[in-house]
Amino acid sequence: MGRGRVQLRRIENKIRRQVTFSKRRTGLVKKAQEISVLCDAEVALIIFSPKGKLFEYSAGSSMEKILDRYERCSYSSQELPPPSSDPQGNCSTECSKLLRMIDVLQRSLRHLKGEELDALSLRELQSLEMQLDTALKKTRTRKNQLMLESIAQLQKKEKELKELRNQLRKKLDESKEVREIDRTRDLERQNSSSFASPRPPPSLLGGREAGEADGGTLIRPPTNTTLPHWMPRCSEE
Amino acid sequence: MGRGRVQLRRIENKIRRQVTFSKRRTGLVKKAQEISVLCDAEVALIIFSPKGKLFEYSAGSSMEKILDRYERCSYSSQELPPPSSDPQGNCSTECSKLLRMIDVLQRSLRHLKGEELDALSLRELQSLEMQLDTALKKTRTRKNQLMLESIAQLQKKEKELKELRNQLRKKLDESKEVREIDRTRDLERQNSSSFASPRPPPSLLGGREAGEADGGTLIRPPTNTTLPHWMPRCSEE
DNA sequence: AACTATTTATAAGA
DNA sequence: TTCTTATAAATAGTT
Repeated sequence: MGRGRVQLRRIENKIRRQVTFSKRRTGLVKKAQEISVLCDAEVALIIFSPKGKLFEYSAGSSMEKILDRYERCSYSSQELPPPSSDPQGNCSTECSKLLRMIDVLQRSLRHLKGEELDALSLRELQSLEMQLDTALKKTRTRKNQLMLESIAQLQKKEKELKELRNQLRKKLDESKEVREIDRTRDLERQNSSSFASPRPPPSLLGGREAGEADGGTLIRPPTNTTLPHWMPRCSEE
Repeated sequence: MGRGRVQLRRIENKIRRQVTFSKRRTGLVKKAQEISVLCDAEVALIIFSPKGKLFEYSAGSSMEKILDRYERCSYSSQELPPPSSDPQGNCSTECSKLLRMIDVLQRSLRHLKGEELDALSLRELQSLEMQLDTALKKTRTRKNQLMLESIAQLQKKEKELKELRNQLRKKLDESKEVREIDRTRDLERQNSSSFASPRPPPSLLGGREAGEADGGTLIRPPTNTTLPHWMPRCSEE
């Protein structure tokens, strides 16, 4: 549904990808709404853009209810400690404790996100700064580690694929040689006898001639689908 | 897209509804997969049929990871929806929701502190890195602001104190002059009359002679206790 | 953001 | 359910 047939693989052009994302997201949400209305179903849709932005849509019920129901359905969830943990305190007391705790956690969270800093003293700010600095260093270390692992893995894969390619080339060359011999024999036969012989069947692998530019469906590995997005695409070998 | 134009309302015929549900569900899942592959997005799709049967689909990541991420994204910053929202739900349900929320908040907190990073994907790590970087910058900005304010305040105080000191000096000089005059008068009196007069009592302020190096306990303000610890101690005036 | 040539999804029928 | 087909809808490329 568009001017060209869609290739089912990551769109490399950033702009086009963003535009497509936006259009298709709209389409997806519309479809979700339609199935919900037409068929009386509950639908929850969660989408994270490549940049990490969250889009959510729910129909037939609230997102929270659907997710609750999902969890109940999905794994008959293990019971939670609270019901058993505090039989002596009544439940609303329990709840308000939890709410206070949530409050505290949220405040910490906001500070760690660099929000609401006006409430902090200089000493607290310094402590926060150090904490953030440490966390940032740790995060970068871990990221680097992951990237290096990924690179190592890809290099290994590349090596394997090159070997595979070489093997295939070798086989191809052999098959070409055989055909050459066949053809020579045919010609000889044509020359010596007076009737034509049928052509030999083409190779199953397809003939690869020198300088041929093929789509590489067999030889070239489908690395595009496994390459991490942050890796620069190699122009080729 | 079909033989007839679609009416956007519940299909009453049960069979037709079921058929449409099945077809459209397939379509929806396909679209979800496509946007995920084409645009490198993470998608989670949860559908409950009218009969209550659950269908789930996720792309780009596992359902669990996407829902985790969703909760981290959507809970962590927002205000608490639960307290007022659900009076019909029983209390232990309420509590378990709060506990889940606490769980999510604590996980976010740990990540922002640079802990448990192994659970995060490369993409999440990058996002976290950016967030921490932003927070760190904000924190430093705020700290600088506070420091500058503090400096400005101290400079103002310094100025005031200098003025005060000058005033005191002036008074001292005046008092010295007076004493000089007194002494002169005394000497004159001693010279003119023949009996000794008692010495005048020493000044309460103490005499300050030119070139004298005193401890300055009165003149120098007790800044040591109010100076922020990060300020370098000034060698003097 | 709008347009339009196409592809794709799907409603109805079998 | 699955296949087919006529047609509505979505959307890729373009402006």
